[in-house]
Amino acid sequence: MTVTIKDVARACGVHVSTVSRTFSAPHLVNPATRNRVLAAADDLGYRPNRAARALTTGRTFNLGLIVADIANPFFPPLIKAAQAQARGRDYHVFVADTDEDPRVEEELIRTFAKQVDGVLLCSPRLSNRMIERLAEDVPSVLVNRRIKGMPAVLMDVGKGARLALEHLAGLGHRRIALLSGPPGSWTSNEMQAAAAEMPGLDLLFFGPNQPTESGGLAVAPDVAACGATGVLAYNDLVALGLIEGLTAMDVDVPGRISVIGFDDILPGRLGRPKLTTVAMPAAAAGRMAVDLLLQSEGEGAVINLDTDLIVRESTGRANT
Amino acid sequence: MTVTIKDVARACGVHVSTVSRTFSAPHLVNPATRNRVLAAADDLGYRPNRAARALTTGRTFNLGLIVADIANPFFPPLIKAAQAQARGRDYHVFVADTDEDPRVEEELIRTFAKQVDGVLLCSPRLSNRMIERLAEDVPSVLVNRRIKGMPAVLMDVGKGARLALEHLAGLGHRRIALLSGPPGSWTSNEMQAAAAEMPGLDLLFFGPNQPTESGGLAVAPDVAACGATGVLAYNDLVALGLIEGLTAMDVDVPGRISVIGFDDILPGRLGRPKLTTVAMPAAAAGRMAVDLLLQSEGEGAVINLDTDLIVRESTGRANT
DNA sequence: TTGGCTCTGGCAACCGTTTGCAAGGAGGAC
DNA sequence: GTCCTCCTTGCAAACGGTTGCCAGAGCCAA
Repeated sequence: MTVTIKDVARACGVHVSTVSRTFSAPHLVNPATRNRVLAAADDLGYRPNRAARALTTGRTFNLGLIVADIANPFFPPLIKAAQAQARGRDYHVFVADTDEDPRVEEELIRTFAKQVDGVLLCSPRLSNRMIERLAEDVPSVLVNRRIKGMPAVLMDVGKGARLALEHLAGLGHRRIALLSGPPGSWTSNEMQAAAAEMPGLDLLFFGPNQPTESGGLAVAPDVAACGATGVLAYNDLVALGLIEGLTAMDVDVPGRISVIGFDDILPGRLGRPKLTTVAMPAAAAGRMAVDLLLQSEGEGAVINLDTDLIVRESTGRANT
Repeated sequence: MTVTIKDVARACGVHVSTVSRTFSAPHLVNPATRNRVLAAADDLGYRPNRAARALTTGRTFNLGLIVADIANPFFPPLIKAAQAQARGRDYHVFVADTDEDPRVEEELIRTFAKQVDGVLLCSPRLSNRMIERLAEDVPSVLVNRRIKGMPAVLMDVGKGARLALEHLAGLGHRRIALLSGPPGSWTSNEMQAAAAEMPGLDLLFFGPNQPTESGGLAVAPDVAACGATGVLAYNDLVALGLIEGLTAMDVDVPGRISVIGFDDILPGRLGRPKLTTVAMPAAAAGRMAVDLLLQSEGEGAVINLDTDLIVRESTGRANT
């Protein structure tokens, strides 16, 4: 039924090993023979069987990509870029979703461990210790997480937070609410750390919050009540949920409260008010993470991507 | 390094075939032995090698999922649901993105053909003939595409369009613009077909359009100029882009023009004006498509999912 | 002519599992 | 006690490639 290396070999009167070499070590076969083989293979529609190849070589040419939540608009561009990059290198990528559950995350990594050549851990929620342990079983690259000794692609969340807070300060806001994300989030910690170092601000911390609109919706009453006039949210979804909640309570954004998000996802760019947010280079991160994983040299390489504040309509002058 | 079936066999003094059977045909092995094997396997951390298994059985326990654009918020919930469902049946899923390019789509299907047990073709753009031909090489299930003889999960776009147009008509709109999607889109055809049968409406067709915000942005001038007071857009992204463009031209939505989208994606639910739209059960579709693919009986089964109009803020009374 | 070198391609073992076949043992019916 | 079954397990041949090793051919220099 399916055409194998044997059929190709028979078709042009050579041994299977010659066919094999034509594909995996072309320089070892005579150009004339090689062309005959190539022609026959093309003719028969031969495609090497990846499972068989994986069995002997130990390389599957598959990658695993694990994210907390595919439905969070932050991830799709990252996934898309990673997948495209991998495809260009003849790799396929398994995408999996942990539903923000560290246990699922752990199980997923274990499942992937021996079946892929490497995994991309995007915003993992597991502990450092656990990740280090799991990474012993499979080459891993972190995205938005920093663990000593492990390769990672980071986005400069600290800078983003500083820019955001400076922007708020510049508009006259002093009392500012900081909505953190889920437990275990590196991004959330970075934001908090950066914020804590900003002088002259009166910071209020709320969290942990679900990194979704419902998370934002849920804290809206607290935020409205705390007297803050500016808010820095864990991500755009939280920011949008918050605005939703505030608006429902007749608290105008940005009239009474200014809100800044993180990620620059599509929903924030549409509708009204358009979100002021910190742009995160998700696609670039996906691309570079794949590269990092595949080149494997530069073991502990860490790439730091730039972030930028995009001012839109959800922030305005403080009117105290 | 990695622990194989052999190690487990040695560890409890049985033959490899017994270990194999413990996992793939438990009823064929004595409960006592089975337990010893299970214990040893667990102890050593044994995980069957999928590549090896695939080689002998011909089943990879992998699925392919091909979508036009991962970054279109319509797809992630579908992908997420499909992936979760597959995982529950011990399948992994390769996600791939065609970037709306039929050639990439074809190549992707060919590449997957022999490496997966089946593919999900979500809103494919290829011709019927081509899809039928490719489907000979690999079990396929269509999502949002109807081809005779092939299993499919459809969403009732016709009903959605009718509801939407009736809603507009009920608000007094008579002259209505219909923004179609990309060429090759079944959904787009269904919409048009349903619309064409609605009596008493003055329909204007615009298209094909890119199924993105830019697509909507781009037709905004034409829509504003054509005198329509109601619009049915190919999807929410187009609708949101259109609103964006109209607003920029000082055409109020829904004040002067009412807009209805399709999909009920997140961005439409946030911001202002919130989109009136036809809700599409994307997650259910992903789940059912996987089931359809895996049960494989009921060869040409077609599942028809219901759609519903969700009235929000982008539609209002016609004021002529 | 001979020895040695380089190219090329065949041979066969191996990767980790599955599975048809057969053998051995236990147990039941007679 | 014998025969027949059923249950359990071992044996070995696949599955489709890859790769180390070896041999023959062709070439060159001495």
